[in-house]
Amino acid sequence: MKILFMGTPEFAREQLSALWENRETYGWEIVGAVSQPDKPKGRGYKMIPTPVKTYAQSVGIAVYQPERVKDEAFLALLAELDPALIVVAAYGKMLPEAVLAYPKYGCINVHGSLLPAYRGAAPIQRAMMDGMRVTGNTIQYMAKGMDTGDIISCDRVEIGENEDFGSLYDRMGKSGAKLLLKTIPAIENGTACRTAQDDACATIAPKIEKAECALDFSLPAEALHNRIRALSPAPLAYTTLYHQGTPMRIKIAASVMGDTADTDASAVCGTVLSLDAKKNEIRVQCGNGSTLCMTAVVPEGKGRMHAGDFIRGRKIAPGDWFGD
RNA sequence: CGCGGAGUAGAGCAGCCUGGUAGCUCGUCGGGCUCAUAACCCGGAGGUCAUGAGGUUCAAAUCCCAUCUCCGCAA
Repeated sequence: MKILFMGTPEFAREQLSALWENRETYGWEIVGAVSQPDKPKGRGYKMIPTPVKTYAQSVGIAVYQPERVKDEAFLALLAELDPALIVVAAYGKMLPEAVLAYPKYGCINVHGSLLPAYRGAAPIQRAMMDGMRVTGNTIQYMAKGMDTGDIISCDRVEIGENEDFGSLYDRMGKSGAKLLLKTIPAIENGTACRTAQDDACATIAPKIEKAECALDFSLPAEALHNRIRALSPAPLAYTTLYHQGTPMRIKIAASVMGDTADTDASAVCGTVLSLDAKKNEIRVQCGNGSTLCMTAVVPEGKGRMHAGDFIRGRKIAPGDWFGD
């Protein structure tokens, strides 16, 4: 069976490599990998290839990076490659109906949430930010709307209490790939299920905005903790640290819930209550009488470091405070 | 050439402006105290100060030049 893959980031690369490595077992022919065009990004506006492109090239899969998938040129490419199935994972563009209708077995999509929850661009981060304990991948037949297609299969992935997005993202990608390997044969031999989504239960997971990365210490520690780990290792939650009155922009890479018994009711939210370089903790007053221990930070111009190192090097002390 | 920060001991930092003994908080090693300890006391090892047989100087971590690497912002 001819399969065309479409995807862009690391999550998608995980799916593609699973397809590639098992192509002989299942008799698949990967006819191409479609990925977003390279764009000047990062420091100095260097062109950064997408993970899917890098992988595809390394194993010799043809790479296509159309600016638009809605024009004739892309349909012509489809006709040329003639895939029986299109597998999409975090491609980053909506596909027109003409494309969805082309393959014999349809277009399927690996989505990083248990649909109909968290439809959209950032399902994994949003689930973590909401403090969910369980999420999963869903494979759906793509439909016109955003992640509204009929469900074929899904898996279940538990979210650790102190796990961060990077770790969960990695596990989700691998789990999704396993699911994909089970699902495609079922589609091919006609035993796949097809269940419509209940739109009434749908929720949206929009992409992460910059403004959401700012920490508001009047929130309860749990909300802050969920936000910090959902944004780690990128783009990272940030705040301002006032050290001896001098402001310094700082990102928070990791945290754990603090001891609630030992809070200072009179302390303003954001105040550093105590530090322990050995335990690697900067304990901060948060809303509702809760406290949060920051365990890893990224000071401006520096890389990620343990809170203990930061305390030792910068001589952070109780009375310093976080806020804006 | 988008803007900016940074490279000093295993980690995190200071010193640089106003050149002249390599410093701080830890870690590590050895010893001591203690029922005991991540606590405390004493002692030690560990650094071509990113690179350049560069420039200036009697003398460069420090001033000047070039290169490399890392990072933040902006996209």
